[in-house]
Amino acid sequence: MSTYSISEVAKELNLTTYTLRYYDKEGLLPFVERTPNGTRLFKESDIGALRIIECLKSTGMPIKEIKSFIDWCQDGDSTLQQRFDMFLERKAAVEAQLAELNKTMEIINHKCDYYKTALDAGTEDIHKDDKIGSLN
Amino acid sequence: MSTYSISEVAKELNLTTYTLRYYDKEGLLPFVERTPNGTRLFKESDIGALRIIECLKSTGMPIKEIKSFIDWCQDGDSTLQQRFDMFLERKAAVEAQLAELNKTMEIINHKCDYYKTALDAGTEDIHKDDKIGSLN
DNA sequence: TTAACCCTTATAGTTAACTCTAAGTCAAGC
DNA sequence: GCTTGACTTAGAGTTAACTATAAGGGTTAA
Repeated sequence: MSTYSISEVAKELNLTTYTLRYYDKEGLLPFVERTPNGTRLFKESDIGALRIIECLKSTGMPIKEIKSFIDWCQDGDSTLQQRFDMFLERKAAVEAQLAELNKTMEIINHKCDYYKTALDAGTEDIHKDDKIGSLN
Repeated sequence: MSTYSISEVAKELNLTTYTLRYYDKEGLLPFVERTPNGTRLFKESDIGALRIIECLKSTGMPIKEIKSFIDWCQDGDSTLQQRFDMFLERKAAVEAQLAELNKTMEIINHKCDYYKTALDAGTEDIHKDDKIGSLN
């Protein structure tokens, strides 16, 4: 079974070795094994775990909460309910983020139209009547 | 024309007065007028401007870049091109964020299914063969 | 065998965006 | 006229998530 060094993993996941050691220090990587002299040996499955960690991070979950999840994983079946609830919560969080981002996109699209028209006209004055704020 | 106090605006936009003064200090609110004794008087249009600022922030734009945009707005038609380009950039940024968030959502949905099945079975062992990593 | 380069640990510094405190001003109500 | 409460400023403190430094050990290539 092949293993990876910390810098190989960093490259693969677009992280730095600093970040990976930081995650380890924060208790996010208890499953990573070491050589007799202390060097971390990442397994394929550890990279998979890191992808899940990155996924949770991208939902806005702070590292301390991700650590709770890691701990639950180590505790086995007795924490299945907590983990399920956690993912339901994350799902709701992502849905909310998607909704907000879509609203944001609408405003941005309006602004793109606004500026395209203004640029064609050479002046913003053309929009005198539909200004949204002091800003455009 | 009606005006609003800093705390009214804070309430309306779900911000704190601290945050609004911080934005002002950072140069985001040069258009907000003051009473003779220095109290800020927010106009309806200033609230509109703040909504745009919040929109830009939600695209991940840092405050210093938002300030550039504010400055361009004060400079008039000569900066139309910069402002148009900025919004095109923001549009691309939001599209990228939406794409990533949708990928995230897929993984989260898989996890929800995984845990629903495991909970029904009473054990995670049921998924022995399709584990994604050290983590589940 | 020694330089290059990876790795280790512990710890300090950075950054963004707030968040709060201290000291003081000002207008309204009792 | 004095307290209450919102406002002002400058500046210090907080937080999360890195990011870097220092001091040193182990393995590989000329």
